[in-house]
Amino acid sequence: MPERLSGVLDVSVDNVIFGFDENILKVLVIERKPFPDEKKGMSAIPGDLVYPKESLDGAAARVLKDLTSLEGLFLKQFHTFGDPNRVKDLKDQEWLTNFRINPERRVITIAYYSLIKMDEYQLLPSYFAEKADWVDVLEVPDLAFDHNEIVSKALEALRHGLEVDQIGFELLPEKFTLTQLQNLYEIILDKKFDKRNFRKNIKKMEHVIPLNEKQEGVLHKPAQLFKFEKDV
Amino acid sequence: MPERLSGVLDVSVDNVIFGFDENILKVLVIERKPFPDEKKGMSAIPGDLVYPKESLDGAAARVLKDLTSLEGLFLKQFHTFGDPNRVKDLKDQEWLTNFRINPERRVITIAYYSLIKMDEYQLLPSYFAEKADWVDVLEVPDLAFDHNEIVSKALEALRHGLEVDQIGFELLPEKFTLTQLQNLYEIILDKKFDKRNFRKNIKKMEHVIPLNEKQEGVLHKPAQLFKFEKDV
DNA sequence: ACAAAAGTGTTGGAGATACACCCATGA
DNA sequence: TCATGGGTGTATCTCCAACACTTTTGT
Repeated sequence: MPERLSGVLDVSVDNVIFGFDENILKVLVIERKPFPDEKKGMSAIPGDLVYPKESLDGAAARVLKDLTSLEGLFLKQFHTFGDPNRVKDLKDQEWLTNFRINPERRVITIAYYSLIKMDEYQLLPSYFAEKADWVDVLEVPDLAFDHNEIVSKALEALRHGLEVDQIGFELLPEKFTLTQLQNLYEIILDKKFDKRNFRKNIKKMEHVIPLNEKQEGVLHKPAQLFKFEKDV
Repeated sequence: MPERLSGVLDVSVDNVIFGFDENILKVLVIERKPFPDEKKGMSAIPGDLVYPKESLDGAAARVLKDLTSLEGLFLKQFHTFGDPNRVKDLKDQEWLTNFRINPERRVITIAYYSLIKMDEYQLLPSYFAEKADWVDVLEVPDLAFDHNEIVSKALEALRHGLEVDQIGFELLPEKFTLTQLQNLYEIILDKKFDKRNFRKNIKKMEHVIPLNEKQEGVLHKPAQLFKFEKDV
């Protein structure tokens, strides 16, 4: 029988953070602090090792808060990645050598995705990220470890959540127009909707509430604003 | 900053194994080997620590094979459980003390569910299970750790898979009748279907293929048999 | 001939889809 | 007054739900 794994691996959480801005679905990518001989830190998804007394959801929320200073955001575990060869790239190995106590140790990571309203926060530098950038989800660069795979599975999970759990409002500002909402659906699901039919469906949703306010400063007929009310 | 978790936890997989028999959805529950002062081993879901070089899917498949000697079964990761207080029951702590090298160590577990055709296999005693039993999913006894929660989440995942991915055939014999199939859907989804409408829907599925065979030995009109063909 | 489950079509209603024009605003 | 996106209703079609009787076999 092969030796059992006992205390020879690390557990992390990684967090694919989605934002929606000007009709582009974006993902938050951090640039890791470079190790001494490295010119430029590699890009990655934010994540960290789990603390000894911390729940997994708690660790994911902490990573999110360190980076955005926001709490209470939508956060969902969607898959755990634990391939024994997750770290095959040489640069990743070097980085681990510089920043982890046990760099050779196998790491499994529990992946979450979260949704943030991009107008509501400022990115912060955090102790694990040199800087953070939003990138178009269709143009994600090469990322560390298996993070590209994680992003693509997160996107699938997001699509699913949008269709079945109507989580799209988490990505919009407090007050939004129906056109913004429709754009969000079209971009995430990569599908066109008929404007009139789309609006008919939205008007069936009881938790989408029209406000007595209109857009301002636009050079066309201003749109009615709506808000999303949880727990009707 | 709290100390980071590095090598102070274990990772396991747990596997909720579903079978379908005579119109009952069953779950495989093992009785753990009792520790020295214990009369009767506690019941649990099969699982094991992950080996150092083994993928997570591989570990789940291994647990399944040890118990059933079957390979290639349907197997799906559905959630990772990592509450720091997963092991709160005294008996669970004692059991760990007797069977784990580092019993006090926090364990996170990646949960899978799998589907087996109950007529195709024999349960085997395995090194981690004194014996294994099928229990009605509606009458699952108290299980070790957080295994009751794991079973109930597995059932949700199964329902979802049945509705969206048509995985139900994995639970039926190679040759089955439409009534068996309908029973399976009704029991898992806890919902009644109209016989004619149900059959209309099934006949739209290209991978459900009628055979030139009928039931035998039944004391009523024998039903047409069908098979399920993957990858049409 | 009887008991038991198998097998089979039609209709009405709800919900989805397709489609085109007028409106309010700022420049 | 023009350019820009906002906003609205109806006809058709497709899909789903409801519903009951005849058939085949073994005893």
